[in-house]
Amino acid sequence: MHMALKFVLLTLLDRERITGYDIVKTFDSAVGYFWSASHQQVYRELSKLTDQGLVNFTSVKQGDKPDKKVYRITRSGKQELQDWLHEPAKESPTKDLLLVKLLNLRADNVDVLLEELDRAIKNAQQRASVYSGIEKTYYSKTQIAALELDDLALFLALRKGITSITSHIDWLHQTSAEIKKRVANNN
Amino acid sequence: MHMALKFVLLTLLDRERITGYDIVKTFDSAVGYFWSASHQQVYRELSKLTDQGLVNFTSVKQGDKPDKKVYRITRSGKQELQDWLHEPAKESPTKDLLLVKLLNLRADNVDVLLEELDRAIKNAQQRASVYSGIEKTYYSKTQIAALELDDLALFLALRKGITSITSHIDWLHQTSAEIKKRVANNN
DNA sequence: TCTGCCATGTAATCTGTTACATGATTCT
DNA sequence: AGAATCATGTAACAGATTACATGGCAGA
Repeated sequence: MHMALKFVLLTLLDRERITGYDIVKTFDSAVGYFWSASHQQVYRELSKLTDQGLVNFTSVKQGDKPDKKVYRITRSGKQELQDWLHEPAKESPTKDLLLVKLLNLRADNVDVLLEELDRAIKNAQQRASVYSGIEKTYYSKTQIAALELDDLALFLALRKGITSITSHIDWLHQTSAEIKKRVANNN
Repeated sequence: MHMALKFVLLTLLDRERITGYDIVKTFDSAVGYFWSASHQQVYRELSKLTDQGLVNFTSVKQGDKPDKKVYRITRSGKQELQDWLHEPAKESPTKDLLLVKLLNLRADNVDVLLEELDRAIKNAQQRASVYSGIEKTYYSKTQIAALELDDLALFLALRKGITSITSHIDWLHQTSAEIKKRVANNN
């Protein structure tokens, strides 16, 4: 997870010129299913990257609205990004608080945990339907073969979101069912 | 992710009395597929929890080896844990650096990314075989129905590890194949 | 009028990582 | 002789989260 945001920003800036504000908005939509960060983090990181000469910006006056800082990647920014791509990624350990909660499974809090699982199922299903909505509207079967490479990457990321949320939902159903079965038998 | 380690430790201490050292070891094995932390974090957090009266410890002399601090949860620790279980968990956003790398997909670095995907496939397969090894040795089909509730939780956590790594591997194969297809067609 | 959007920022705090440190014992 | 294990800790730094802050404009 080290230096992660730095390379996320360089990656986005290598695709297009964009403001910090718009990067944060991206995290709420397209890029959101594999990365996100708060505006504080983004602004802080962008000024650090500017100091290091990896990005720079032009202030754009807009009359009514406050000035924009439109960022772009520099040549040495591109170089650092390329170097990073060539380093093998070390995999970061999983951290799942829902499983920690599950470890507290005892007769006296089965109910709370089942509620938590139900909530998780609802959230996951909602997210799943958002994803498949995007898949249908943006990428119909016939278009996929015609996608440009960088759009293909976005599509594959979406597919990742869909497959992992689907298997998550499966697991949630199975564990909920398993726990309910126990409770029923021990009455 | 806020205050997460605190509740991980309280959860573990609610199951059994244990030293900081052994908690760290647990992160390398059983609990490892849904949480981990370094010994520095664990020791820092344990002394903080001691100050707050949520846990306490007894020093155990061992003659040859250094003294142990065997921790146990206090009544107010149990209370805080229970309160936490009753709060609905907010889901933490996904962060996946591999997808960030993929976003850099362009003709000139297809090769690097395919290598990265291959590496990811190998790692994932290795982890998958570890998990299914555990499943086979610890939980044979006939035993599952007979598991105690708290052992059941560990089993369900393992199932989560297995289903998510399996779908991850599926996706890795699909995307690798898709990218290779493009490269082949554009020659 | 109040909420939300546009667009940026600072400050305080908490969490996580890396490096350094001790000191005896057991295994190779 | 050298490495690994047992068992604990400090210090410095990097990363993430939360709260606080500005100030105009658009729409309900």
